[in-house]
Amino acid sequence: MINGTGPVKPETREKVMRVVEQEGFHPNRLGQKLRNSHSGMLLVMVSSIGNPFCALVVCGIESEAERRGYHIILCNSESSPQREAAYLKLLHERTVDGVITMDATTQIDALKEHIGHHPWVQCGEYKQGVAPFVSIDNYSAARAAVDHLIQSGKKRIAMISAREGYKYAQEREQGYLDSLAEAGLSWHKIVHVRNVMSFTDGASAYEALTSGDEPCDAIFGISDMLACGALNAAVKAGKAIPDQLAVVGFDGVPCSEITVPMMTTIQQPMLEMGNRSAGLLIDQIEGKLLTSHESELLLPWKLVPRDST
Amino acid sequence: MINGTGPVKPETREKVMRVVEQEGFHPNRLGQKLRNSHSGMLLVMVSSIGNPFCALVVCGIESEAERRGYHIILCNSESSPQREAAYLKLLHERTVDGVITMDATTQIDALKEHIGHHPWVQCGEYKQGVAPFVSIDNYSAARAAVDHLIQSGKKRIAMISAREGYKYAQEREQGYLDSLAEAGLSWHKIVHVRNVMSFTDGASAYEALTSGDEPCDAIFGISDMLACGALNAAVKAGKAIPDQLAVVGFDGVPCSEITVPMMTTIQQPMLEMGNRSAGLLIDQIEGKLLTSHESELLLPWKLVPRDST
DNA sequence: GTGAAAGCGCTAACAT
DNA sequence: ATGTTAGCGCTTTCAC
Repeated sequence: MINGTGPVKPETREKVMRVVEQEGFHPNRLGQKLRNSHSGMLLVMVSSIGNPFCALVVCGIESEAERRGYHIILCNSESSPQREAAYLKLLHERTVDGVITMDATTQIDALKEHIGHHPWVQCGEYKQGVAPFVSIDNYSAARAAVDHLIQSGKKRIAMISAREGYKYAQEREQGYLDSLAEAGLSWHKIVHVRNVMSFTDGASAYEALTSGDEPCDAIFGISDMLACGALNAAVKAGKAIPDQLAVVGFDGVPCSEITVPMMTTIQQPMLEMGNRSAGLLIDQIEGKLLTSHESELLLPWKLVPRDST
Repeated sequence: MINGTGPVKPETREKVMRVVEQEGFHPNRLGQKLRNSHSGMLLVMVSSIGNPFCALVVCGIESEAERRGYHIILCNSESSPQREAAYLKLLHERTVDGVITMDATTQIDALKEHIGHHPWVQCGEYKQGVAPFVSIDNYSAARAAVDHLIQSGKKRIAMISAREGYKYAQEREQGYLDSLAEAGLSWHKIVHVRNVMSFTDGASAYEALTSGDEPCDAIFGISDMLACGALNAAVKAGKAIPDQLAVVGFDGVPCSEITVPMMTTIQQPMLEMGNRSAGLLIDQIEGKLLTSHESELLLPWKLVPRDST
């Protein structure tokens, strides 16, 4: 036995010695994987790892994956359906055991088509009933952000959102509208921009929002980048922050901390979202049965009040 | 033949039909890989993908890898030698065909130990003669940054650098010192901080640099993050930028664009560094013989003058 | 020009 | 408690 009882010891020792002495033995994982039909790989699909939000979720994924003995293959889909399809083939070709999608730009149904019944976790953007997911309650987070602005006395609160109809964007817009309505504020305005990750789109949105005859006195950005862009444009224009214009962002990525003044934002638990996504996926792969209660996770977010409000 | 000549056609057609009809055939890559002893995987080792510089280089790596039919496995080493060693085992276990290291925090020699003769490209931080590398000429880039400051009339130019003795940091420090010396400026001061990716370390460095009786009138930061932190601290303190204090960063990551005023920086060609690293690695894997001229690349950088100088 | 067979390195099941 | 064998799915070689 391996724990050294019986007369086997000398031989066991000899083997161990050989291995240690030669210092040259490494099992070929390819053979192992083929035999066990288990690749030990997770596909992580993001639109671009250059997006800090994605990068931090990926950090979380990687650490949990490593803890449980898996490695991750990274796919920058660039939101291209072709690239996505190409990478998803890895599931059928048994190169990966499962996939975590974070790519908000795609149709979930199209993904489902390619993924079939392979293990899958949706992270961030999701559709209920299609596959397990890990996200936050975007609606209530948006409400908290807007309520925070309302409580500070703002009356004309605008929003910068995404042109594409992502579910998360719709939920945040709905939260925005409902909070205004509940507070009896009839003034509302949503500017839709092309690129959620662009500072300049945020700056342009600011221009659009303040050029009219009824400029807003607060902006809720659907992402920190957008909000940063708007905030900086306002600072450049000489606006007093937060008196003349208050700004709230969304995500809690590092750039929210480097504006002057520092930006209030909704902090998403990015690392934990990554951890939990990986955990859920590996559970699926390893055949653990999960209730929908265990596999449909909305993690807590946090309003981080700073100097822009 | 596959191009449809001869009497084979009907059978070929039948086969193709079957495959297409069933729509269910996907070759098992595990078998393929085992047979060909070629994993088609590249290991990409970064200290953390949360670092935007790394993330953008990884984008470049991924796109070139994909173009040439490879996939990438991501390792966040967190600069831990244990984690690095664990991931490098993938080389011996034939899970990956080669590795690109971007982790400046480690001893290159320790890496060499684990990597042995496996295909390897050093990206960013490198040691000549150990393995092919892709980087920039840090010395001349630093000189350009400091010369730019000198030309704008600054006399007391300080530098924020890394506490750890990375090669790239030493080269940039040397460039800084030589430019000052050549301009006949005897005043010099280098503050060494712990974390090159930290805004707050940049801010603290600013405090240290301006609290004395001889405050500096310009700062050269070894990274954009550090320079951002210093710039923002200066703005908060009410300094006139660039008249009272000019700032130059290094890297050209997005955060350099969102300061107010926008920050002058040295732009590294991150995407291309990634592309070339992947290309070099795949060439090695595929047995292409390269001269040192082809495999030791110092790519062009660019000084991007903006409003902080 | 097509089909059968061997073997990549591993592990599970079997026989000793 | 050890040794042997078969087969994971593929490709390359060899015989037809």
